[in-house]
Amino acid sequence: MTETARLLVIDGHSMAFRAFYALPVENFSTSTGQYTNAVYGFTSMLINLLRNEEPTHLGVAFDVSRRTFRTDIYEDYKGTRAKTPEEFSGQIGLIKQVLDAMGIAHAELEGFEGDDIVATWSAQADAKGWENLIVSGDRDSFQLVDDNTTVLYPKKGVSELSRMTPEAVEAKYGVSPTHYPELAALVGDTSDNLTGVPGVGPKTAAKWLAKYGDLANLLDHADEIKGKVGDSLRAHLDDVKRNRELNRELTDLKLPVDVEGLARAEINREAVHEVFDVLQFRTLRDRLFSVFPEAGETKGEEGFELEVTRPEPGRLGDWFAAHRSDDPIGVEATGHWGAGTGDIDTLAFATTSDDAACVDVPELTPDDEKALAAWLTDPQATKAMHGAKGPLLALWARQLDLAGLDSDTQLAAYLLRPDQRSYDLDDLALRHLGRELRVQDSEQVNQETLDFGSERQPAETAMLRARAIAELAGVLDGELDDTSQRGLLHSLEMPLERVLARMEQRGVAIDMDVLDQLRSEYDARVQAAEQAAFAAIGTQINLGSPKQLQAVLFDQLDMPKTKRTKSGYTTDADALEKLYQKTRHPFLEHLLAYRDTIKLRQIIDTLIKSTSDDGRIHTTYVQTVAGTGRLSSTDPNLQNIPIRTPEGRRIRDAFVPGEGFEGLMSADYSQIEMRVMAAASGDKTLIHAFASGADFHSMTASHVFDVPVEQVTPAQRSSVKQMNYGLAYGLSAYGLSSRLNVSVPEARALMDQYFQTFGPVRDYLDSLVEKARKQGYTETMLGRRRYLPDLNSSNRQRRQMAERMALNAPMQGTAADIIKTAMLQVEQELSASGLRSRMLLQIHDELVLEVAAGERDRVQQIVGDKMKHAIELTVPLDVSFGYGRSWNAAAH
DNA sequence: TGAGGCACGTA
DNA sequence: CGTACGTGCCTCAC
Repeated sequence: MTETARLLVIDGHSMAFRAFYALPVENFSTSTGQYTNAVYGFTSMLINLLRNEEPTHLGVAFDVSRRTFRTDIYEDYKGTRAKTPEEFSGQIGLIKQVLDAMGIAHAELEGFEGDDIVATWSAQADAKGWENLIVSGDRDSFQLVDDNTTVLYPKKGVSELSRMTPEAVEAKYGVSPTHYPELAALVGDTSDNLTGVPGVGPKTAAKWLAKYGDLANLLDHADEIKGKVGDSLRAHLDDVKRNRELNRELTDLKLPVDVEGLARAEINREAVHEVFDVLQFRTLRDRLFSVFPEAGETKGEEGFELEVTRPEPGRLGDWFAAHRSDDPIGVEATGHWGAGTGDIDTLAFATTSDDAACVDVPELTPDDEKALAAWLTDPQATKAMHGAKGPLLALWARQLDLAGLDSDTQLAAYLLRPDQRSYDLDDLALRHLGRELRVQDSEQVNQETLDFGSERQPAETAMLRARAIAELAGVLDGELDDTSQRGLLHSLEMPLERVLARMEQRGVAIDMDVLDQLRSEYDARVQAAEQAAFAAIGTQINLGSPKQLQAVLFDQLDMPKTKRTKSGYTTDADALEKLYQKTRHPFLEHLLAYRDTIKLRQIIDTLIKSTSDDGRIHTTYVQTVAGTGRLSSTDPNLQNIPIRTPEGRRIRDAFVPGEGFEGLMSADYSQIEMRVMAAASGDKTLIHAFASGADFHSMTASHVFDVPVEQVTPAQRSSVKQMNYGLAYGLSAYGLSSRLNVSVPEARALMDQYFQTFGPVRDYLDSLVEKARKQGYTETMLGRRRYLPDLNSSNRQRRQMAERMALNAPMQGTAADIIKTAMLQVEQELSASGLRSRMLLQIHDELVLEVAAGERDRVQQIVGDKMKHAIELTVPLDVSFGYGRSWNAAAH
């Protein structure tokens, strides 16, 4: 090595603490309740240091416990330190995880403090003549400063650091770094509970040291010092000596890793993703990878060696013929898709034995197009894709179809880890194949055969991806086998993918006149409500700004404070309603009206914008986002169209049957999750309540309150209804009380009474959490898993969150399994029966179908049959139907 | 420009 | 201090 080594050492605890106090803890927490401000600040600082200082060697030192050799000497050492804040605990562990992922060494040693480790490493570096940077928020580290050693000391927060060189120390304290600890011994340190010489500050101490040269000489001549401070010094000689003993940092510890071992290692990209996923750091991830671009792509891992063919015009069929095998061929499409359609630019194919080919679909000769169509629809020619729904829509738009799809690696990866943020192919290749998505050796790519002109880069990438897909398909299938989820992929999710593509392609017809009418109506109402609100407070503010609202409500109008949010006080509808009850201020009334109408207008605007030229809205269903197994709908989301209020429901008037169809049919499961719960718990009373077919909430209320069904009061029914719904969410007594507007003890009493009646339900719910804790995952009836590592978290908030998820996931997930199964059968049966009616939408427990004239009864028969018997439970599944000229009219 | 916070719609 | 989602707007930092 010709360049000088450059060591960077960080005092982990002191910097983590600085970060903790520099960033408001309430602004940094994950959705599971783990605080991350210290981790965030620390990591952010680390990234800056790596970028700015470019160390060749890097280590972080931590404390182990409060007890050290210093407390043995002086038991009150650091005795005045307050207890570590609860929000801080756990963050050190997370910081270590970040360090591990980044390949940064860290060390700790029982009986010693982090600064001793720092000092030891620093001394080792000094001995080798290395350049040395120390990052510490502890001024004791100044004693280590010399010409080769600089301390970076936090100036403000953790982002601005002062460079403490010998000159800087001298300028600031009037002593050289070697004498700094002597000065500190004289002055004392309240944070370490070290009493100094009363009346002596840094100025006096520096003056003395300048005069006597060093501390030893000063103490020898203590009797020469005149005045009160002299008396004071003489009275505290022992304290000073003790201080000096304690603030001397040890430089000769036996450490598990010496400075040579601190050489920078590679960043483990996959591990960084994992840790940052848990921490929900997005910006930091990007910042990190922008500092280490190579960490995002190459280094270390193996890539792929491709044998690339660019089939001659007219010879595409030959390539397919030459590559028939039992293993599926990986297929990667480029192009664009969405809103139920799309187009394909290129298709890349690859085998697990590294043969790859790529074609520009729009440029194909008629012969090749034929060969492609034949291969794509050949069920014997098996394929694997990664997220096939979009490409499938694009193929359909070209009158091409697809058969023999053997695996979808995106769906497979989702089933294996449904809580992942994304299923990027590069990450999967790394995680499951241990390979980077790159060409292993550039000379393997034959330039002559790879003549794609400007298209070369994307084509190469596409083939690499196809290659990875081909191999991943087998690996993921194996993992699904191991977890008994193979059937879920092949018999549920993959067939469903095709059904969803059909539903997206069909779209749902929109009556634009209805939307236009509603828009102008709501526009006027929004204006009116806005003006009325302004008049009530005498100023014009932005009603959509919570910040401005808070200023008006709590400062200007001095209303009672509402529940806290991260940055102030909530102005949500509930809180405003309560404020209105208290103050009767007209502003609130108008504000609420404004909120209601602007929300509706906004939804209407979105729907208008999303309507395609064919007069229909083609949503996109996402099959891989919900941790529980549910679908989601985007662009636009058709799973949250208003229904609760009469005003909102009017939007559903705009969803109509299209040309050639007579009406919309809505079919929805009633209380499906509670039926799942009843069946799974085996609670006889509950099962009977469902089997009887009577009003479920009244029935359960009659059992809970031990009165005949006819005598159940509306209040009793309503509170038990809340209870029924809350059960599957892990409702607490506190939550129930606030929903029922009763005291917590009353709510608790109701819960007790409920569980007394439905004991097996409680046992079942408890068993769900218990089983999940033991196994590490929950399971639906079809074996769909959800992993919940937080069930064993030491953080109470996180753990309880995970417990509620464990409670809910099996029920919500089983309900999702059931309706997905039903959708497959409905689609299959409608088409087998030769009916024109078709399924358009899924809203978690509801299906919406477009029904052709004369088919209503048969459709209802089929849909009812398939939905009710998608899965056999000990409780009947009940489906209710509605039919009409609009989605609203089809309400039931 | 983009991410996070807030508010709010659905099951 | 009940689960699961997606969207639009505002705000603030870059």
